[in-house]
Amino acid sequence: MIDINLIREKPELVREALRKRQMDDAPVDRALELDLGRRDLIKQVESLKAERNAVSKEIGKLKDPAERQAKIEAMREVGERIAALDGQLHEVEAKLEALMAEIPNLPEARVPVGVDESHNVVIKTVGALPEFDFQPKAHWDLGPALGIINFEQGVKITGSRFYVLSGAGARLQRALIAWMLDLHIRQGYLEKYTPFMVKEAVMFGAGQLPKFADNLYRDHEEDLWMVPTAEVPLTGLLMGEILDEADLPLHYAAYTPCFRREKMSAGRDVRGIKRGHQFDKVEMYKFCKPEDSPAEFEKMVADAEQVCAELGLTYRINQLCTGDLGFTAQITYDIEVWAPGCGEWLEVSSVSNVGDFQARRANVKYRPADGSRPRFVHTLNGSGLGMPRTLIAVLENYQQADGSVVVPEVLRPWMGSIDVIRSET
RNA sequence: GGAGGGAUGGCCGAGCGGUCUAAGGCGGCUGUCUUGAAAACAGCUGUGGGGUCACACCCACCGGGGGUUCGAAUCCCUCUCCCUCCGCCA
Repeated sequence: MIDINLIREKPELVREALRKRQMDDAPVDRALELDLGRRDLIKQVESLKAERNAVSKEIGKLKDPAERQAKIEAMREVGERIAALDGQLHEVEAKLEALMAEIPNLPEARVPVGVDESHNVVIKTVGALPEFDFQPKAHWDLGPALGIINFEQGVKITGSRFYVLSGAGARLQRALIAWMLDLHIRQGYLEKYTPFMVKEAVMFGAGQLPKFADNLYRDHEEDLWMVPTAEVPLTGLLMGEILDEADLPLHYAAYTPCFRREKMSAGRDVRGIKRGHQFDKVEMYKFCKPEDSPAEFEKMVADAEQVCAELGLTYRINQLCTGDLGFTAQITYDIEVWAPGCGEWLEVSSVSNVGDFQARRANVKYRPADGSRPRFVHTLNGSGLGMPRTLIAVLENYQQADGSVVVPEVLRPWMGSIDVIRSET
């Protein structure tokens, strides 16, 4: 949620920001109009309430029955006017709130302006594209050949786009998750294990609702929504709280499965495990003071890079342009790793500074040490990393001519005696 | 799933239709005293909204929502959560 006061005071700035996102700026006019109506109604209804409060207090003290009765009747009338105006006010507020809830975050000034992903900017590439003296296979060939990815079983028990990991494949993914979490702990994050289902209010707070309801799975009978990313429950942890300045920053890391209903086009990303309705991810998340968020952002990007680097993967950082930014983000860097088998850069991480956008929705504040009034915190999130794609990259980069896969050094503590994944393992 | 009991400020806890402007205690802040500290004493100590150049002032909030009433922390309905007991369960 952006600040209604910002729209009121600097409407042009908001208009410009929305245009950069390829959006119509009509919501600005509508918000201004509703805000004006809202304040007008508040003035009316509150002055009536002040009158009623004062007179009701008098009534309590009045002895003369006639005088008392006259005032009661007068106030009954005032009460009716209050009820009518309150009704109008609620209506206007609901409209304004609904409108504000669908306005995306404003891009930072330094974000490159662009229409769509074709205008994203590669900031740096680390490592060289690996060379093979044989034709590297894609994971959808490697995995089944090694018996570690089974597409048929996933389809059998759940449906299209689901798969089963087996043996060393399942173990390799578990190793990645455990190793990543341990790395983030060393980087200063506190590990969290959260519910994988949350209430609607938490989905709203994290910015998933109401706009992206189509992409979420939910329980039909209860107010339970399956998380599309750990960012959601982590945002919710501090919902409605006022922290002390000394508590900040808070750095959290969490592993969760992620559930996304997104409708996927038939021709795109259909092969392999790159995109599914369920995937695992290790997430980094921060709550910090507003003035600290730019530095925290750079640090989080570096933390995600370290994961790629220690895995020995070639990666690049891609800055999203204004037209490609997510709903809640004011700046985002995607990290992509090279997958030599399928021959493409795979997005394994997306790191965003959300500013106070989620903090406003979830109402997370902190009280400055000088005792001044509470301010919204800033939040940041970043994958560290997304699982199936990291798994793809490991399999495709570490494959050998005979179809076996060498286990990266850092993962070996979790792989038992398996240093090389072969078809018989 | 069944039966009962609860939810009040940062914390504990009173209040059960008008003087609640929410008692009292604890904690915190400021001041007096002190070389300093402690103790004692005095004052202050929530959030959001409206309003104002800034004040003043006004409105709302006693778990959430709705209702009754001139007036609700207090009465009614409903939801959520917590506790106790029974049942079921990894």
